[in-house]
Amino acid sequence: MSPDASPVSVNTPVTLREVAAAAGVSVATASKALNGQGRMTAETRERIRETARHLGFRPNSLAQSLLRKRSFTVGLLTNDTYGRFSLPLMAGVSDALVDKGVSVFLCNVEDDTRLGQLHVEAMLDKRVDGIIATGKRIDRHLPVDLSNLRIPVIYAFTQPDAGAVGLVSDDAGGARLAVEHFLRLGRRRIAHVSGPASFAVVHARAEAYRDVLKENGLAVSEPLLGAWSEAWGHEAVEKLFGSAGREGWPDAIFCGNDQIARGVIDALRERGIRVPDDVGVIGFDNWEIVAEATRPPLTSVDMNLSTLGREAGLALLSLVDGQPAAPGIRKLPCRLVVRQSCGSPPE
Amino acid sequence: MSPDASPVSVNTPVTLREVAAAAGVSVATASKALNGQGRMTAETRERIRETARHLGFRPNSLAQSLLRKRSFTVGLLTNDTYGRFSLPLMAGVSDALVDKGVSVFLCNVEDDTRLGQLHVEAMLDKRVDGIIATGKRIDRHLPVDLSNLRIPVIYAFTQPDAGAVGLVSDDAGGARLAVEHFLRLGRRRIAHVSGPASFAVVHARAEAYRDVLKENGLAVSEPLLGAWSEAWGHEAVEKLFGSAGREGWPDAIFCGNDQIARGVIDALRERGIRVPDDVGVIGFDNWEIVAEATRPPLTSVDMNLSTLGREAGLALLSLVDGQPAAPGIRKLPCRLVVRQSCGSPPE
DNA sequence: CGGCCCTGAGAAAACCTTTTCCCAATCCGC
DNA sequence: GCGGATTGGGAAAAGGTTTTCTCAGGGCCG
Repeated sequence: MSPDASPVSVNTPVTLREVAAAAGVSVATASKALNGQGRMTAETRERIRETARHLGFRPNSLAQSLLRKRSFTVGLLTNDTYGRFSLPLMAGVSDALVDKGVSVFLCNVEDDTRLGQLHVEAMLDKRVDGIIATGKRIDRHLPVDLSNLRIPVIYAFTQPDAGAVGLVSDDAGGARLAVEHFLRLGRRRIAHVSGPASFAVVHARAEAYRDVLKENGLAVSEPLLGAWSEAWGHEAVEKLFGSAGREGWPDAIFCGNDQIARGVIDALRERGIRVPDDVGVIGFDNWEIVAEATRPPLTSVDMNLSTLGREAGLALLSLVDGQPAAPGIRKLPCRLVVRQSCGSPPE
Repeated sequence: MSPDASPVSVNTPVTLREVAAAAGVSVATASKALNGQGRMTAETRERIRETARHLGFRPNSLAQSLLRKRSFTVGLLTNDTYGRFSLPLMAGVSDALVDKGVSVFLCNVEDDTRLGQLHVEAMLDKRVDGIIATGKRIDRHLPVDLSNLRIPVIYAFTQPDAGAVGLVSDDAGGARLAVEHFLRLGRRRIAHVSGPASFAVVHARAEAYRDVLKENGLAVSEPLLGAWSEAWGHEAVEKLFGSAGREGWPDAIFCGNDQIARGVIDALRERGIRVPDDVGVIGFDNWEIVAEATRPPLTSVDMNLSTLGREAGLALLSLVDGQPAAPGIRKLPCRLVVRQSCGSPPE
């Protein structure tokens, strides 16, 4: 009577037992038919498969996981509430894992040890195959101890525990990209405005900045360290362009993040200094929503977080599969996204 | 020999069988002891519990789920890649569920039907107890059909399917908060600059804006619709303050989001118009990173997404528990976060 | 024609926990 | 001291799948 004999969504999931019954075989045979295991006539196999398809059979992952001791599930732990860094990373992780049938539990632990403990225990109880730890800065630990977990852990964009596998962006390399881009464009008086000295990346980037300038025989002006904010960008422009005579002004500013760069660009405009004609500006993070709203749109260093996430996902998977991985920190290259805040190279 | 007899992290999880053996009882008794079921001497119960604690026993969720037909797992489906709306919502969901032992699979399906299908099937295979669908705008469906799923679905901040349960922010109410705030401060010539006409929220907010003004016998100027960008904010200021004589200028601007507001504030400053002295500005979304960076910091309508998420989580849970829920869309109130872009009320 | 091997398929254990019955022993009142 | 109720605890099934072992039958070689 039913108008269609196609797979209908019944009220309760169809089990292997039902498939087997419908196909007139045992569950063992049915299982083997669907998994390509065991020996049987091609005809039997196909008949079972057809039955399964028709019934809309989907194996119960819970039962499979229980038996195989693999849940095809991983946990992503973060303390990056706004997801500025975690979400691109998560996208990469998810992308790497989705077609292997692995799903991701996302847990934000804020900076709360108790919450972290709670989430980690929930994950362990759910028998996740592994955990990826990530955060909002690479020189701080998550507020939770993952060091004796009996499941693999990968640290991505957060400080790894000793002896663990960590993936981070190559901040020095990213800074290098920025400064060398300025050089190629003929800029020579390059300033660096960055975040608080308490961040390791601030020093990594500043050092690369110095290195590149020295390698090219150029004067190094001391990086200006402040906050990760627009306001600090304004202040820094004040410092850079306030006192010195025009000839002492920089013709390029490499900023520690996009918000600083935004502040810098706005402050320059307010002073009547043209970007990119008088001064080129490069940001860091390539936070599109900011970089595309600056006037002009901001050239910025992208940390390739999504790639980082994908690599982390793949690394975790190979760890889960029992392949040993060399502990230590692996740095992944950044890339420069060129927009309009640096001008064109001289003809 | 071992220096400590405290629970050590062994290589393989300890099972109930092991606890039972160690305590000299059957698994049945052990199970009942730990769950507070069955009858036994208080002493036996405590001994088993102590054994379990000492061994670091944690029940295998997979086995429990298989039996109880509840996985204590839900899926959060979104197409909001940057998580601007999804993440606060996720935080609320997670917060509502974590201490009930429920974990959340986060899946970003972009706008890709194939990807959506893939993720939904993965979730169903993993036997999630329910799904929360969310997105980046409330008048569009996710690119995936969740209407015949045999598990409960809650739509939060996305367009629900017919007959489903949906939770959204009360945009009209939020707009009302903003305009009434202006009125309380003595502002009378209130303009509205919003996003594209293709968004339902644009109309909802605009209508509330008109209503409040009419209710107060004030002139309604037609809302200016454009884009959700800073650039449009600039343009709108041009339109509002470009031609008319000074006496025709608004003394307040209610903006459709914080980025527009940011553009408006910047454009006003560039024209030498003071905020909040000459013109008050209110944004929408309360995107802190933007609202706090404007000069002055932006008063903005917060959609309480985290509350929305918590409500969605609780609603899903009660659905999972079999409590029927009234289908239809429930609107949750917004709140106004007052910063410095509107000034103080007249004494 | 007999023994051996191969083929196709099923029975059953295993994964880990919960829960329903069931049983033996103890206790109570009479 | 005896019948019945209660108490403390165990055996076993269930949940859905995978995998190993086993087995019956048929073909082939000698």
